[in-house]
Amino acid sequence: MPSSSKARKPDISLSNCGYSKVLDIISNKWTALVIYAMENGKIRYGEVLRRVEGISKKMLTQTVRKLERDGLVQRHITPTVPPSVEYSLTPLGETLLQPMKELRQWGRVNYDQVVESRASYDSAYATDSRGADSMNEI
Amino acid sequence: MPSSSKARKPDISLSNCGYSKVLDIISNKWTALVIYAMENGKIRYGEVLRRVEGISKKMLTQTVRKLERDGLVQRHITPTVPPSVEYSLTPLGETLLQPMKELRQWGRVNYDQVVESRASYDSAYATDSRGADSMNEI
DNA sequence: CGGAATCCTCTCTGATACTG
DNA sequence: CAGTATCAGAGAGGATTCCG
Repeated sequence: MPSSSKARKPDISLSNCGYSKVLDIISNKWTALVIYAMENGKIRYGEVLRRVEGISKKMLTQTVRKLERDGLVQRHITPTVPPSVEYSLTPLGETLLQPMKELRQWGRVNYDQVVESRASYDSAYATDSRGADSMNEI
Repeated sequence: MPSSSKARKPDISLSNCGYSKVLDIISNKWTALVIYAMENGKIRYGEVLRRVEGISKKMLTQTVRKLERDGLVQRHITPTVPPSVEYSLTPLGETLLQPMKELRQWGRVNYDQVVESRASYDSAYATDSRGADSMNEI
């Protein structure tokens, strides 16, 4: 066996990392919010549009299509007039809900610390190129 | 409380969602991989560069700076010649490691199903010969 | 060794308007 | 109601070069 003290080859890569694969699925701006809108069962397109603040029809459609393609969401079409389309999580989609909730929980608990850290970092590395001591804004 | 049968106001928004906040931190392409490089303790800049396959110096610096600003990573400078810089997770960063691992685990277990789903979706909706999709694996 | 600065491309996202 | 189509802007990411 090589007992060389160095010689380490790359062992962390995008293609072998499960986390990166998940990011490929849920790192979009709206994906998580849309999934949350479905966590209590079937919900109509327009209802999601109303419940998820700020999302546009274009982005909702795009998000929901991708989730459907990935097998996380199902589409139920009722060909009435006007048409009614409902969405719900697939069993696979439900399994994703759990780890997502844990990450969400982390955010709820710790995000304030992150915000604080950013503030102190920014004041330490004072982007302020001239005011050497205090903040002489305006 | 209003017992009206409808009238639901948006209750899912980017600003109140802990998950979206976390995405703000770790949804970048390299962030997770860089964090994984540090999960066993202090590691030098160049060592991260070698271990994380495909990352450039620019992206590593950018990623690590953001993590430092967010309070998830610490920088240890040893002013030798040439300089030596080591990085490690902060206690806050370590707490993030856990939920990330669960998501990574989900990816390891379920990503194949997602890939399958994509394939069947694409063949079902086969828009002429437009397979100009994303090829991830090699 | 560990960056910073520059340039450039490509994807994501948003606004707007039209349709079955 | 549930989309589609089109255009435009912002920013993430990459390649290259230079520096203490």
